[in-house]
Amino acid sequence: MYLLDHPQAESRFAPGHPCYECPARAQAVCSALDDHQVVAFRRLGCTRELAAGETLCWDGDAATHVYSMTHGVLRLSKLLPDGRRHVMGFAFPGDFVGVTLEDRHAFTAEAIGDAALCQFPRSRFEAFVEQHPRMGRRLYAAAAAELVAARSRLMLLGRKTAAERMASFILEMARRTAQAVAGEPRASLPMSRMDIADYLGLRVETVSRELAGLKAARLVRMTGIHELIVTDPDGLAALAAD
Amino acid sequence: MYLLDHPQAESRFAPGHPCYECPARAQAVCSALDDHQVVAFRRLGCTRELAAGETLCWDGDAATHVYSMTHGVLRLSKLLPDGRRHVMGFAFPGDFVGVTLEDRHAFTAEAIGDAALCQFPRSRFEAFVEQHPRMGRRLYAAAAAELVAARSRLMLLGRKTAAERMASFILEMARRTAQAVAGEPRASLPMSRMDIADYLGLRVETVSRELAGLKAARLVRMTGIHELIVTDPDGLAALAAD
DNA sequence: CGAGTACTTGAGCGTTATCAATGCATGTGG
DNA sequence: CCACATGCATTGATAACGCTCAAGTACTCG
Repeated sequence: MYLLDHPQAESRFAPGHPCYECPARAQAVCSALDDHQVVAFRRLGCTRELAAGETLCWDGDAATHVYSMTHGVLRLSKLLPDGRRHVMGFAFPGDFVGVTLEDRHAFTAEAIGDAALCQFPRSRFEAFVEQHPRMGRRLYAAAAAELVAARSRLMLLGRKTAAERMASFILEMARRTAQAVAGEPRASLPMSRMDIADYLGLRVETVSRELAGLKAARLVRMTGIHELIVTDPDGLAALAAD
Repeated sequence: MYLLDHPQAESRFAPGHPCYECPARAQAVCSALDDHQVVAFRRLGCTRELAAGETLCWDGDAATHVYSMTHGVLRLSKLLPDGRRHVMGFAFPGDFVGVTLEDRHAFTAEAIGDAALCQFPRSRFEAFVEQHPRMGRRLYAAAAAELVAARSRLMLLGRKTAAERMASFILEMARRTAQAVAGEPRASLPMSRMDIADYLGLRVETVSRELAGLKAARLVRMTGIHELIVTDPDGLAALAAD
């Protein structure tokens, strides 16, 4: 067809455009947009790179921007006044950060290792969503997905034992790692043991011990301190208890 | 003005209409609609009454309907395969039940005491939302609010002690009870001690003991087994630790 | 290669769970 | 109207799981 071969039609989303090779495109909120709309959307914001350990925003800061992860992993955490920490979650490539209607951030977001993301001013972002109902629905889907995740974590924190929490966590990470090595599911754990502990409502020492227990039970095999292979997926799932 | 005095304009939302005296109207999702739209909205669904203990829906059931609470309290809970229970939350008048995109319910919903609610087939409800963007935004707000609540509960379950959980819970219930007796905030606890325990990730005995502790510390005074007065709101807030 | 940080392992303890008994309402039948 | 059953709440005694404190090991990075 003539239109598809038209130079302008081709150039609407050309190689060289920052979104062209974006590995997160299919998972991110931009998946609700066609190539033409993505170009317009991208113009609303900018790319931002974070060095390992760098903070994107602080708990309680004015929520002036929203973000869409493209590379790396963020740790989303919150402190009690006396310093006890809880890690609310981790943001992976494709994850949207900023599902809220409040005008302050609900958590501190820090990069684990180097990371990159797209950053959009909230006002412009919200105006864009107003004009693009599919994006609105995609955002509602993101909120609903976060809610599902939060509920499963409520069950984990409220009722599961340390071993069960550890098993559930490894399965969750294996799912997100979403790669297989020699047929066996691999899980990458880019965060520190401390982060895992604060995510699971345990102490570092307990995380270490439970991980050792899983190794001893031959359910997993460590291939590095931040990477393991699930050698017995069924056994691990049975231990995870849901 | 002429139009406001017009008989038809008056009759659009008359006494006698089921929504006319609805005590939840201002808080519920219907608050996104004008009187005219509420009448149309109401026609999509029906009223449903639940006897004490009756189940509205089961965890895993096909999610064919969504609900809006008008009277009473629901307990939203989920079981692990081995029977351990977690109470995900309680639905009070004005609360919307059914923020999700999944086709199965995420929890079992049971009435604590008698309850009543409006019930809408999901397909019709979603079509209506499609036609009424304000309702869509109100629904997104409901999802965002649930997310805020879930996050605060993650911190509670992951990092707080039994005493802190109990204090936080009483403050939450006092907020929702939203009434004062002789200047002192009152909290009604319509649910059983077992429900409270499963909500806070504790055992019944611990709930009983911690409640006794709060009484002994003169932070609260019981006026009945399901009702108390917060005699020292600041002290209780300090104990709640956030 | 050395210093610092992160992780692991060990020993003992404390908070909360578990098990058991009792108290206290509410309802039912004799 | 009382005896009894039933269900929920409270209280007590003991145990266990995960925490705390402490030491030791293995990375990482200048």
